[in-house]
Amino acid sequence: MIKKEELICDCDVIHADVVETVKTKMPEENELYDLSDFFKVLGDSTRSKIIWALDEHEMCVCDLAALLNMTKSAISHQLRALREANLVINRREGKNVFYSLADDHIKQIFEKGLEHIREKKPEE
Amino acid sequence: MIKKEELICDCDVIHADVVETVKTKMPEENELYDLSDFFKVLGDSTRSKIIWALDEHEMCVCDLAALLNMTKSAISHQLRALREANLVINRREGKNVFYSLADDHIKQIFEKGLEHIREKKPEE
DNA sequence: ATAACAGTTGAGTAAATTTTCAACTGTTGC
DNA sequence: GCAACAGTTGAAAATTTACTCAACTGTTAT
Repeated sequence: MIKKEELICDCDVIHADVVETVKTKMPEENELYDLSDFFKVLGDSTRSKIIWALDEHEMCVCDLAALLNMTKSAISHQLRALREANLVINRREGKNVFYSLADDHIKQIFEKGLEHIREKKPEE
Repeated sequence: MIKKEELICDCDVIHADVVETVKTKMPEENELYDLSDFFKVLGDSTRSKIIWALDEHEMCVCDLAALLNMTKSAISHQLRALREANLVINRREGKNVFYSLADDHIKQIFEKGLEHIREKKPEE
């Protein structure tokens, strides 16, 4: 039950029944947090570009830097974020570190996202 | 062709052929930008929560504020971002403004995202 | 061993983003 | 009309984030 005293929201609870029902059906707080963190990683154009590039071909840091016309350092920082989100994996081969996508369904999510923005564009 | 003089990247282009090929296959710059903007909207836990809530039931601002224990103002600002990204629609009914999801496949993208984080969790 | 270059990292800076605060609009009911 | 409350908005404050810079590690070749 929602106790009014604990609420910081500056209004009355209008549809208490709906609020209660929805509350029980929401995913776990942690899971929602992880999910938005996952989307946050995709929500940067540099990282998006890296993912599209790696979907075409495995690439080393220098190649990515050249492709996106950025410094190795900037790319490396973003690759770290992608690694920590389990979106890319890497392997060293001599002086180079080659990066590739960790799995296939990242691309599926991108495709779904593209569908969405392509559908909605005309209205703007 | 990539001209070395124009590059700001601090390295030699190691695999010029790969870089060239990938470059031609990348989606348009604008589209990639829109796509990452779309994911950026999903990449915030407050907005994620709002979307999950609205997927369960249409809700007014006050109800959302009570559910997430935030101010009407904070919720309203986030709803604006969701509206501008065409993720939610609204209708006024008396003093209340009811929000709901703009279409179904937003949920599909969320489900795919959940799949991803659930698969990868154990390794950490 | 050491020079050369690929890649990583941490600290600092600049820019973007989320929330707060206060003032505002819109609708209902007295 | 006006009081009450839902909702919106703009600006400021607080937080987060991306990139730069400089120093570092790792590998190859001389």
